[in-house]
Amino acid sequence: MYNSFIIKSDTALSVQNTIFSGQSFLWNTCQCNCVYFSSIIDGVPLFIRQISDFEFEVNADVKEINSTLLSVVIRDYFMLDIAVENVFPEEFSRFYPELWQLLQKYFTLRILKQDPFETMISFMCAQGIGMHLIRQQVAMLTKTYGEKTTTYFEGRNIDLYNFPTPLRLAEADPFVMCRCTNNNRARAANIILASRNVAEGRIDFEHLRNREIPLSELRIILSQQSGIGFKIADCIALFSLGRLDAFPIDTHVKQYLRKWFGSTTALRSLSPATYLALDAEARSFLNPELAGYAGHILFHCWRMEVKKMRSF
DNA sequence: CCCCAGGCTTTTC
DNA sequence: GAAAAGCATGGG
Repeated sequence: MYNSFIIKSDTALSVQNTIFSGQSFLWNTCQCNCVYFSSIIDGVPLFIRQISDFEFEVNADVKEINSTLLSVVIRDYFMLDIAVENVFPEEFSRFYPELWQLLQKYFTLRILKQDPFETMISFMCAQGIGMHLIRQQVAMLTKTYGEKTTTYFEGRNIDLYNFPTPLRLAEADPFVMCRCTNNNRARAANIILASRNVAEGRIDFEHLRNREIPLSELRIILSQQSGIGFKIADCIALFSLGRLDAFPIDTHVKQYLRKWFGSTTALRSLSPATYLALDAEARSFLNPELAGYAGHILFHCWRMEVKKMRSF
């Protein structure tokens, strides 16, 4: 029932978890051929594993989707047309030779192009808490409100949950949802309100995909939503709207801007003004059009090499 | 006990 | 305006 397809890339690949969904699981870098990556893309359950530095094996129900279309979907999902080794400016290696060496093993990292609504809700759960709590929240949201798909693959039953629709979350009881949001009532209320705004068209992600919209304007539009600031707005732009120029600044980014690039601005508290100042600084030594992609490589490298976080 | 974790909102100076 | 407090929980 499941057929497998090989998706090839002209550059080496690895995936870092850019999402916290209950459907999507982490691949660390340099862990080929051992971890499955299961997801639901366009409503179709997929099982993916890396079989070499350059190839993914994708398993999907062929009755649901044909292989040619699947190949296109996967290419888009992993953004295989982006050559990761070119995201840093030419002179970067000369200015930061030690850092450049440290970064080498992270150039296989891929950013996934994810669903905007799922990305918005997931990052709304990611405020000032650890990764495991973030993943727990999103997993509970999908399990409580998502549609269950049970599928048999390689000898066992696997339950996957579609990420809940905007309408489903819009109609949720805040007291019930509260259990999914780390008991944070304000967060649950914000998620319900944001879901309602998406369901009723006041937030239109298809419109926001328009590349003509300047990043600064996109950031303003999204951050008008209660519970979304500049950082989450940039995350939505980078991870789901194809805006590789968006450069989300969180506590880790602030730390490496201080340590690796000597930013004194990074000593100040992360107010909106500080955020914009750091954003401008980062663009001065990164390629502005791909600042977010470069930033994500730096982010991952910082957490692994300096903070010594061994998992997510 | 402390501080920190993929922040944002509200309050206070 | 720019800091601090409050939100919530878990781990070091």
